[in-house]
Amino acid sequence: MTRTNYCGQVTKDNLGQSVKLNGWVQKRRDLGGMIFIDLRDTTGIVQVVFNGEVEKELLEIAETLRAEYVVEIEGNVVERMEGQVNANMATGEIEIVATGLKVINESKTPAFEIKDSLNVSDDIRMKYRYLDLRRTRMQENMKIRHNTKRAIRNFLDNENFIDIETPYLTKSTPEGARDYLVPSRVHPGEFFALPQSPQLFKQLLMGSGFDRYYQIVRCFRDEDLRGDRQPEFTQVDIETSFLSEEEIRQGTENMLKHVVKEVKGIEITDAFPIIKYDDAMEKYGSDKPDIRFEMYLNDVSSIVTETDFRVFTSAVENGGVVKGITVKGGTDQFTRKQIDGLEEIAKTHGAKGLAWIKATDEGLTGPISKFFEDEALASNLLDGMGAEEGDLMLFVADEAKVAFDALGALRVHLGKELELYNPEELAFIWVIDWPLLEFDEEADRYVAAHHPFTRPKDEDVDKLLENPTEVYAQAYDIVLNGYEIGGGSLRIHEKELQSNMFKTLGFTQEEAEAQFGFLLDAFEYGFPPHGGIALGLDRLVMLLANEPNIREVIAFPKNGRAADPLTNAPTTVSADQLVELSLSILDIKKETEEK
RNA sequence: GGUCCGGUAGUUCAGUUGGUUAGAAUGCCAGCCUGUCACGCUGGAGGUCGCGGGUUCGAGUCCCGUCCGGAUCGCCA
Repeated sequence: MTRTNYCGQVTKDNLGQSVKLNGWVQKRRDLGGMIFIDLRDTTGIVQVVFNGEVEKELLEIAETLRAEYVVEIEGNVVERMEGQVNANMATGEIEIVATGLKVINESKTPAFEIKDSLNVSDDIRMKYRYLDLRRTRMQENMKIRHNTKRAIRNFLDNENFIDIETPYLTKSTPEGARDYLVPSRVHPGEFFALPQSPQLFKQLLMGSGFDRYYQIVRCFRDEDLRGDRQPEFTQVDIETSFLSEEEIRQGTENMLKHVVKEVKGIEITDAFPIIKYDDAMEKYGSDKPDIRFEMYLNDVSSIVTETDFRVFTSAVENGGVVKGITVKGGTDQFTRKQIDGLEEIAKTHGAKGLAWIKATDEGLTGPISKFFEDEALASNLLDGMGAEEGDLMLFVADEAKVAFDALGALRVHLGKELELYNPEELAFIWVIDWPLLEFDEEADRYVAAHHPFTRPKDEDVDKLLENPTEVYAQAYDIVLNGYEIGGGSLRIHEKELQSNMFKTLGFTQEEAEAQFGFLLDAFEYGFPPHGGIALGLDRLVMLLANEPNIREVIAFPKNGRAADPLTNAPTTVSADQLVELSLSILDIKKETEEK
């Protein structure tokens, strides 16, 4: 006889039946003459009873059970008597009275208990990831991930997209993130790069006439990690031909609504709000605004220039701005010491300091309130900040970018700390009209805000060579709860425009040819207008699962130092392997010391 | 790469001004227990205080170095 039922799916419908279950011992409660076992499999937990009066020999075997033993149990499904029902358990109204027990495999005591309310370091969890994944929460997360992928596939399938695989062994490009390199044995001294995204291949597929492509694909970036960044991550990669920016956004929006409905059972009927990049920066201090709460940034530059406060006036004189956020009711919530803590956050984002004023029943207070003694001025400030009695106002005076960054970061910090939003809410927003380029001071050249294949706004094409920073792009990001979960654009499909783009980015003609000649060539053979989007699957699933970190929705993630504590990868390789690849390892540290 | 925080029992942590035998909870082991579901009661085992060096009569505690973990900034077209 094989397994008849899954643990979590035994219900009152099975009353009186004889069942056979497989699973892991979650917990043994030994009462002497009788023993209770919580039996767990991927569907849930059911209670098994061993009664010494009925089955004495079974009880003796049950006494030897320990946590995480794998067992086979035969028994009868019975209704629990009144007072014995466990309302916290899905199967709490029934239990299995054991008539048979077989230990299939024993288990050492795990380093941590297999339970959801776990308090153990990520390091230990990852070393024993196979145990960690046994926990209900992790099982659920993997199922949410699966359901998300299925919903995406189903949706795109219905919209006539086709899934095409692109190479993992591909060409290294100097632009953008650092590549993971793979040495070629056949070509000594030469390297493949693992793709940061299938960007160029999916564009070429449009040139091949496939019209609608998608791929749920692994991508690789050799950069430092974050809670929402892993060196390998999964992207929902989409590309279409002949569609407008609006049509692509609408299709993506429909897909995300379908996913949210399938995975969370939530129907989003309203259109996702749309905000221009410049407005997002002005209003939220961020290009990925969390719109679940207000606390907008206010520009008070014109008001504060009326004061004698040098920090404010000189910032504006030097072409900067004075911006502020208002913390509703913050007067009582924040001590001076706590405000110092907020200032530290502002400083890590480049601000030189954080000025503050409290609006109290005795008027404005705080170290800089003396500059606002004039009643009309104080009133203007309150108006400009949308503040009233009881509110705390925080200001940063600096160049616009610094003020945005610092206050944007403070806003996010305060929103979380003060619980200004419902953590269950899913708030999507489109950020559109991105600048095409940014000037990188360090590299002393223009760099692409998205990537070098992004299409400029038609009306800005003429400015590409003369005034690059004034050019806007036909690009869009989709943001969810303050996380960038995807970005896309219309692409360039003409050789001349693409060449001008490379020129603006500082490529010589030769460099452009060497790196991207195949794309420029392809553009000369009847290339269609096209565009698409790439969504970060890990981040999307993280938010759908309401997890704080993408590691919680990846089965085998890397740790903060881009290593895997489970397998100990990466490791050194044998000298033979290196010889085969024509590689030698430089001991850079040693060489530096020798010099 | 920078800055900050941490590393003490299997796990999560406490450990005062440097001072006798390094504690708690939980887990683990043993005994008792027939309605538990955080079972209960009694007892027990369990420590290279990350590692190396230094100061000191004496270091878990102070100093230096180093390794590891975490947060954050840079970085992530």
